[in-house]
Amino acid sequence: MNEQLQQIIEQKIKAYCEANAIPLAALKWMPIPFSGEWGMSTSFFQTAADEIRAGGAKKPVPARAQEIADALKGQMGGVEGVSRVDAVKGYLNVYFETAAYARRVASDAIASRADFGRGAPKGQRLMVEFSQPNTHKAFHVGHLRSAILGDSLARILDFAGYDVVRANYPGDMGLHVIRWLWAYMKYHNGEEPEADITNWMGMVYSDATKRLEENPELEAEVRALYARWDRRDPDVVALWEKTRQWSLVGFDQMYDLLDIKFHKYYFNSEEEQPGKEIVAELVKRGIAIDERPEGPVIVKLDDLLGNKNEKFRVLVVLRSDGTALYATEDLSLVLHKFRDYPDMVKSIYVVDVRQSLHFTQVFKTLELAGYEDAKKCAHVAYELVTLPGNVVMSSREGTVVLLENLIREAIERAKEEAKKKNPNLGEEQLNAVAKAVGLGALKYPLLARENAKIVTFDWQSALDFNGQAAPYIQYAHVRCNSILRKAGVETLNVKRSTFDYALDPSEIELIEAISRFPAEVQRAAEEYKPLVIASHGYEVARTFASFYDKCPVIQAEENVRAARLELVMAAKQTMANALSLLGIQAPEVM
RNA sequence: GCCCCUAUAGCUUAAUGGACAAAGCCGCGGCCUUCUAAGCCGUUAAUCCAGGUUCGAGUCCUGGUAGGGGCACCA
Repeated sequence: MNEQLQQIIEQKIKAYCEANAIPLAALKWMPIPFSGEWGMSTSFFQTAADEIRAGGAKKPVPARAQEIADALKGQMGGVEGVSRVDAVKGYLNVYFETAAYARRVASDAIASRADFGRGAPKGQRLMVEFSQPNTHKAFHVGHLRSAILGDSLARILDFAGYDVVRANYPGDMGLHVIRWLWAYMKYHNGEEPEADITNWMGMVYSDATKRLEENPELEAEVRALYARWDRRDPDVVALWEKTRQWSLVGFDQMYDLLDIKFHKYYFNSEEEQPGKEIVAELVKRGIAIDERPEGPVIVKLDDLLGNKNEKFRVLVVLRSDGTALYATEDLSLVLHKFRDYPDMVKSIYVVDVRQSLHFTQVFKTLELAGYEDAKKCAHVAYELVTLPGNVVMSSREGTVVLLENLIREAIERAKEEAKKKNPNLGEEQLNAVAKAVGLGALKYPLLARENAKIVTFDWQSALDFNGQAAPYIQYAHVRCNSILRKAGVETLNVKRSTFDYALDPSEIELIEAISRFPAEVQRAAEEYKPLVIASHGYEVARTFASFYDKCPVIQAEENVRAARLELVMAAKQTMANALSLLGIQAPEVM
């Protein structure tokens, strides 16, 4: 945003240092800690340290840094857009002209609208695979994090300038599916899903596990059914196809509600055969060892890499009976993705942290086999959502909060709240607000957290609409809208203001927060961290709330009013864009 | 045994190696005849321990302590 200014200043610094034989270290610019003015700052500690180490002046580093800063301050006269320059504690602080800076930030945000903060197209494609639900099972809160995190990540990467392919990889075959089919045929034959499809699918699955626990001898029937599947018995295949579809429809309903979209579906059932072929290839090339029939087909990664410590360990790529494992299918999936999109620069897997070793092994195995694309694969690991007391949600243990119930509850609670807060809302508006607020409150805590940290789910905080939460940002957005509506300028066409008055500190902080948004988008994309956006969106809302309290807009005198209207528009746009990157709606009223 | 992750205020969480560690919740005290009080303002309180690297460490390295996770035919 201040690149031009930065270059001019850097030129001056370099020229001076060259002329005086000072070994200037790389310049890095940072914001000045808030002082009621905007500016940028750089320090000379590194330069001073280098100089002293090289046998220059014998004095403490901070003192020498301050000397350099002082000298440079004298060189900075007359730069357009710079109001003053300070040398303090070894830092050179360059302050911007207030009015000019405010004008630029506000008009930027307003002119760019929904594209404010969008990065220039990078011309690079990448894939984000996320969600990976199992068919024939319930969808619970534990599954929500991958869906929410992956969706937000995809939105952020897209906004940052990448071409993003959103991929899903449902687990549609495996022992759990066979168990489900067995229970369905035996105890639920002919039944159809109820309204909450995934809940019902989960119910049949728990029935299966319960019956098998009570009567372990029934496992023989399950194995027999698995054999029929392996033979592709038409009746079994037909039932699988039909019931699998139920799950997929159920997932679609959930994704619809959550506003999550996919471009591409991969299914593990489709990777089974190609996976086996890859394993055969690995055996032929001496990377995998076939111990069948006594043992499985394995890849001894540490041996192949010559590691002393067990780090990569052994990857089992095929069962001793020749059937496929997830590893078998994951090997194939890597290649499948790059066949579909050969130009991808990165293939990202948003999967929980417990599978870190698994993905390390899969990618490393392919790398050893010479598949260069494997190096472009990255596992973005996230921690689990647990229940209070560090209880892991498990369908089998019955320790789950079913997603459909949670969503219903959140929206219901939001509706109650909205009715209380704003009795003037019509029925249609009320429902829309309830959905936006309820879902936002649900998503935000999953995003406003370091990926690698556990989220403890409890109803109380999930349904708490106060404080650092999505509704706070949404509310700030609504207040912006309200001001603009009353001022009659929803159109975003307002006379450009000069910002030629003494800005309130809250205005300065708000402009500062708005101006940082584009850089935060890039950082979030680089680090794969929606948290960055969640925090910054909140920061914008917080500074706006303070501004709202201190600075009357509509009643201000004309010049100030025009400026503040621009600020409100810019703030509204920034919050709307931030929320959108989190997959959260920005309502116009609440 | 080996590998990975985590440790900041009473609680939940922030902080590109840079200036005084920042919020929310809870508690206490203020603020609605003024653009929606789902709000604002004030207030107490923290970097697990010991070394090291660095001009400078919550951040990087080593070793501990505590918690969690993963390690051959589960996903």
